[in-house]
Amino acid sequence: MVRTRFAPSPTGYLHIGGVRTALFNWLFTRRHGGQFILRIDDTDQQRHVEEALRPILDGLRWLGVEWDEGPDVGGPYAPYYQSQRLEFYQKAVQRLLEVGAAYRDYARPEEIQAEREAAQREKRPFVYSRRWMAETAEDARRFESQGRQAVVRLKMPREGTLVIDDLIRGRVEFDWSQEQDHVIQRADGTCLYHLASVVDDYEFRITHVIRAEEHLSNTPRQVFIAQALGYPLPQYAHLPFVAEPGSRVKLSKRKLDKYLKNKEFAERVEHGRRIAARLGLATELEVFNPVVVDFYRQVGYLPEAIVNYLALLGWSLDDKTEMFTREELIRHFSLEGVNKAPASFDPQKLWAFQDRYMRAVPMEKKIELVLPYLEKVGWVSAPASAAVRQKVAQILQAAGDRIKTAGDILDYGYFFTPDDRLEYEPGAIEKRLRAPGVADRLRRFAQQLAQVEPFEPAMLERMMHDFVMAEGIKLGDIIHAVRAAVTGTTVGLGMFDALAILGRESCLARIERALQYAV
RNA sequence: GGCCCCGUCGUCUAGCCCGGUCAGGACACAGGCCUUUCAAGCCUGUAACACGGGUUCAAAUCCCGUCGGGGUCGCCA
Repeated sequence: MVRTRFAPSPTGYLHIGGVRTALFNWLFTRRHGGQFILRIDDTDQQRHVEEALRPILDGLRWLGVEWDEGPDVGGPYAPYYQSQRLEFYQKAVQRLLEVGAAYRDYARPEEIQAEREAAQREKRPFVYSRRWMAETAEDARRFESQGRQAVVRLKMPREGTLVIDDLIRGRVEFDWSQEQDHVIQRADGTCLYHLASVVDDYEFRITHVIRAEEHLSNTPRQVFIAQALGYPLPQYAHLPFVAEPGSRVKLSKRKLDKYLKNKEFAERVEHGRRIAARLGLATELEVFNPVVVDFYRQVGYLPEAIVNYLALLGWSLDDKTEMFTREELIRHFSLEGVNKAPASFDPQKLWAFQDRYMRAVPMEKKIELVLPYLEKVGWVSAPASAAVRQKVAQILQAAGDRIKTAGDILDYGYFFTPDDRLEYEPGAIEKRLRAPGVADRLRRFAQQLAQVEPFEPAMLERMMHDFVMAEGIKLGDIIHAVRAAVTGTTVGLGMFDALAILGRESCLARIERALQYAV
């Protein structure tokens, strides 16, 4: 039975690299019909864990990465919070002490630091002298009488090598002499990550530890702990990390301003912020950040698109298949298909997937996707009426693939604004209305518009063509002015669709109102 | 600095293990067509085996070295 885990710290947000790790664990597990466990690594935190955990759990669920055991769902090995598992760790520490794989150390932090610096000065690798290691009760008493407190350190081997067969990287060799006597328990009895992680992996019966590459160097000490405790070793698989756009450096939430120099990245951020600003959300990069999954949720990306993109970040099936349903991903995923080199996060490619997925969304679902956005900005009232839904459907239909994320519906505010409150973009006025002859032409056009029957796209188009012929002008000479007058913008969906959706009355009122800007 | 990992178009990648197709696909980019704007669509194009040595009739692929990038060396996780 395959059992894997994802072990986030409650940091308050779900990092894009973290989701990728979670996703690969999940895919691997589902592929093998196993169980995926969510464990919360909160040994360091005390308060606000719930609050800091929520965005992570919500984000995973939103993407459909469901866990079989863990917070909210429980499970046979509960609790799944490390902060609640201290007794397991302490028991393990006791055992390590008994078998001689760990020792009580009475060194003061500054004494260790001094040794470390001395080693550095002499350009030799740091190896702790074990001067304050208590081997007997006698030693312990002596150190304690000096007012010292004990931590527990691993008594690592100082010679020989360790070979790990990593499922992704293959055979990796480590020299024990490079390893330090890591602290596993503090003076106050609390335990540290490596110990906790190994104990839980055992207690939870984890068979495959699939995690990011930065843990590869940590593996020897974890293997040491596991072996000393007599645990069977899990299989290890170290994933390449997700790198910055156009670089090989690990993606980081804090370096966003640097990524913004990348044009494609900046475009996507700009798009997201436009929507967030309309929603009245905070748009500072600290909270609204494309390295964080919530960014995509708020902008209205589709979870399937993100999953598909993320799956291909470091994994591939073959030389051509790019579109995968969730089921296909599960069917085909394998660790052998995972690449070794880091993969740069490319928001533009994610965007391309979003585009493809959005096209495939049926109208009914698209309406559901978009309605919450319209409600949030107050353009439509909460339980949308049939008439509103009808109108939204018309807009979506006419907009077609122009609406790439659910939040893009907010570009079409002019369909919901009262005629006398329509806002005109300065550029629209400048470019399309303030041209000689526009006013008169618009007036004559309005007269025609008043009589079109039925007021539908095809008929409107015919009328427009007749108008152009009669005036002896080109289509472009009138249509841009009409667009500006009726929508207040210079871009948007097909003019005849827009007119039809707005209806005769609105169109006439808006043209009338726009005449004040025209010459 | 020690140790470990990695290195194919700008980006994601296929090919590498089992040497032999103009090194294939996708995103992005450029040009063109279409066009009422935008978006899309269609066509075309630019673009990579990090470098240097071997081995071989033949090397992205095997061997050695160099360089480059990254990770890790905590009483963080």
